[in-house]
Amino acid sequence: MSRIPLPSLKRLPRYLNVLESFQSYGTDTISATDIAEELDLKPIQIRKDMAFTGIVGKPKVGYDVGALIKAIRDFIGWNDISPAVLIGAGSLGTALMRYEGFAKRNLNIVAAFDKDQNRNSDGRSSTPVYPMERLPAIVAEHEIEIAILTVPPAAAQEVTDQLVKLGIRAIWNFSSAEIQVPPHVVVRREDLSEGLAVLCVQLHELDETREKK
Amino acid sequence: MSRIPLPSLKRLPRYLNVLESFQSYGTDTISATDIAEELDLKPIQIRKDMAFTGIVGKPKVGYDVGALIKAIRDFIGWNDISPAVLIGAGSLGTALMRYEGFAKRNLNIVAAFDKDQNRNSDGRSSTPVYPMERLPAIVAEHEIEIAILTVPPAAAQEVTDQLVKLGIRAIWNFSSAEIQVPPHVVVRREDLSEGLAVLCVQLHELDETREKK
DNA sequence: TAGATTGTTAATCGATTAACAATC
DNA sequence: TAGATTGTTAATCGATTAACAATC
Repeated sequence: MSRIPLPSLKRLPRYLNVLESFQSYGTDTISATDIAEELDLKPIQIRKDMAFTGIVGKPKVGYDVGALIKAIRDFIGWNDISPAVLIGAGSLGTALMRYEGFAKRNLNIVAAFDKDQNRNSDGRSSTPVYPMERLPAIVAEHEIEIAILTVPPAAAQEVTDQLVKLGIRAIWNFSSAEIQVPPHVVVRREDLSEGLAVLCVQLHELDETREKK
Repeated sequence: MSRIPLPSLKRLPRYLNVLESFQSYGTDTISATDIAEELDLKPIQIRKDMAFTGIVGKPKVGYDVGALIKAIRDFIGWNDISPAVLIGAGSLGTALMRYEGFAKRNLNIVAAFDKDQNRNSDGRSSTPVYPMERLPAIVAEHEIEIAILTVPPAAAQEVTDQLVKLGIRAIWNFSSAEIQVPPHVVVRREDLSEGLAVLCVQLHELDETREKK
């Protein structure tokens, strides 16, 4: 099968939300039209996206909700537990440690690390916070491939280099810094200012269309 | 001028990061090639994007760094202060209150609100946290148009309806819930599971290309 | 059976990239 | 002046949407 387009991939978690909600109400089958209505999308787009996950529906009936959930989770890799480390136990890092949504998607933050000793575990959080020195041992012990980066921008590249050396292969970069990695490592930027820019411009465009009336 | 494509708009904040970094080193002019190198993009794409902001460069010389920063910030609306409220003072909400990046982009979180009285201001944070009852007064007093939504998914729609009634015109939705708003209100979803899905699949694709060797 | 919904093939739309003339 | 870089116009690429046959 051909590789899924990035926009399609980004929609899959939204489908999952809708499906899980339908499932909790006891609905067994769902049509592309049903999902489209919930998400303000076109049914044809949902059908196209579903095809990438390998699921097949039944004409007239629709898709089996349980099977569809399984297919999407399998496709993304959310049926297997992924252990991860988090670097930078500031306020954003701490918020992510406590985020319940990760457990639902089988992302398990095994431990967090911080240069600042004051941020080390006080037992209030369920995720332990260790000094940076313990990072290599934990990564090796749990065979961790994923790192969440919530350090200040100035420290991002240095920490990235460490992570790469330890064999980390996927970095979720929440810092605004642009980090460089070798080709066998993937990076996903999660930049808040991107979303803010879109919101600001859309708000502005709203004013303009109103003024034109 | 025609409306900017969404992908171009999302790149503007990244350009800003690069430009501010160059400016701090005292660089006066910058070429599209310079920016492209920093961000792993093609120069032609930067030139196209810049055109949308209205800036003009000088052949052979490049763009004036200061003028370009101003043009981008003007275009996004980041030269004017935008007052905002934040609803839901949980760990994510608190992290956003403390996020320094917002001040740089002139987003000013005037106050946060929470149903839970225990989360009300203890003076440790610079952003006050009030009970929901005070929301209408604060929104009116500061003529607030932007709301940041960090409540649990189950409460998202109810809070959204309140916000819309109070005249809020832009909602930055950090909850995983799909919220419905009238056409004169813009919503920007900021869904972490989207980024996680992309990261997981990219990591998986990495394995596959390696195995093919 | 008749009608609704899927999945496929083709058409459209929009963003990226290429080519190149203009110019400092 | 010569060379580098911009901005514009055209070509390519990829995603969305439309049309429709297949089918439960």
